[in-house]
Amino acid sequence: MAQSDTVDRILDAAEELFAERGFSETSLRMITSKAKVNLAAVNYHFGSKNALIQAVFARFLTPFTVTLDTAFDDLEARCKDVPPTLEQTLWALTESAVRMPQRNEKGISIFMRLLGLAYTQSQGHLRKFLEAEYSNPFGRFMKLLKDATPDLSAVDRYWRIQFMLGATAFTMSSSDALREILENKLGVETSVEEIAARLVPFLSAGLQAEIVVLPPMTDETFA
Amino acid sequence: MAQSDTVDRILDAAEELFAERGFSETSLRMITSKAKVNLAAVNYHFGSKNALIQAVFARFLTPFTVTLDTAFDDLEARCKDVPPTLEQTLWALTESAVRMPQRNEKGISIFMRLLGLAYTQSQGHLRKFLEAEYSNPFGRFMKLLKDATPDLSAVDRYWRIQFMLGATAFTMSSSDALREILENKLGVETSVEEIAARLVPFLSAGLQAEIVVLPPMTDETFA
DNA sequence: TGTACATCAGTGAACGCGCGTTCACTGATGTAC
DNA sequence: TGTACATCAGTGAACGCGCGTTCACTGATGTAC
Repeated sequence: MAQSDTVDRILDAAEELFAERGFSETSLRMITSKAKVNLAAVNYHFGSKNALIQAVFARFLTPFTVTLDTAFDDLEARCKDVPPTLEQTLWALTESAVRMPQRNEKGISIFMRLLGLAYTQSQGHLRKFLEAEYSNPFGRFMKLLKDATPDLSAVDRYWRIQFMLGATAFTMSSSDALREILENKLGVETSVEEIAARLVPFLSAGLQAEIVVLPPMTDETFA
Repeated sequence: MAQSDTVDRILDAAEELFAERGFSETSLRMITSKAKVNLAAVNYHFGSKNALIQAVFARFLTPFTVTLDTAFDDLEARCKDVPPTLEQTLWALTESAVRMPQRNEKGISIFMRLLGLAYTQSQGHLRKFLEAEYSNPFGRFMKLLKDATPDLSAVDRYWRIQFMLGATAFTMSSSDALREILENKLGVETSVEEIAARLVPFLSAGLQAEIVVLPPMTDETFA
């Protein structure tokens, strides 16, 4: 066994099981037996289960944010002076996600599913870790979105960005199941790239939807 | 103590804790101590923790689907012959959610957060339960969406509905946190009704976005 | 070149703990005769 | 009206189990002299 290929085996198994079942629902015993590694090795190499969770995220988020940063550099270099459009920004993001070096063919959907779980499962330590480590590229993305939607008020933009994140994380986090349903129902196969390609126009249209004056919801809404 | 107000106390506590922390992360001991009730009472009244989870869902989903069914009846009665528009259908849905008789002021956000968790956390028993009990009103909603978007292909509609569900469930499931962030950052307070009012145009625009021919993602995408 | 020691990846077994569930039991209320 | 029994909500304590973590240990490799 080469030097600490154990570490990678643990990360591979943990990544897959976390994506499949969530964090609390995955025990160290499941991980170590899938990785064919001693139970104590997790605490030996990572220190704790929480630190393992963070390491799983770091392993794919760090290269992703590097790729993303370059993509944003390219984008801004090409669009001298004028801010990149919303579509261009979203494409740069999905491009980076899709093209990122993958460990296996399930790479992207695991990646997205983990992000969805991070957002959804109340793992306080994880939220703090992600904020501490990755607030920069996230902030840059937000800045680009802001410049691409100058007509939106800050509040409207805030909510619409949440809607976007929701649609993306949620869909991708159950993309395997959704693809399977679609194949059974309509006999159509779908790649993650195609989902992304369908998602971008949806998000873009939503983000740029006409602003409705609030509050629209009264007894007379349907009158 | 009136006859089996214990049952309601358990349901109240469970609902709140599940919404706050998720299912696996909430123990029966937390629930019973919050409800000021004996630990064994959960298994006495419900039989198991899983059955309690289902009972929590049934308590708000059953009245909701009744309200929703009526709302759809009204809508179809008002739109004789022509199918209701997408906006009308979405409004009927959010109306029903917002107007549903609430046990307390946190009613809707708990409701939405639980729905988000149900979708996200891999609770096989819960998915089966929801499919068995509530497939009818869900199917009716789908039918209305279909009639309101006749130009979409089945595949496009399928994915866009997933995006909608994602944006909704995801946002609502963390709506408390998101509202708090917004208040700290911009000093703006937001009600669940306002979130819904912002969500509808976003979803509606996304669902009706122009169809893009696939596959659009090549090396030349940015050229 | 040989010996003593240090370092480090990995191991096997056990630790204490909180979990969901079970079970024998209580005590109040209703019912039959 | 009184007694015997049934029903039922609720209880207290314990059950076995799987969990994350710890600890003393092994055995291979590198380093100093």
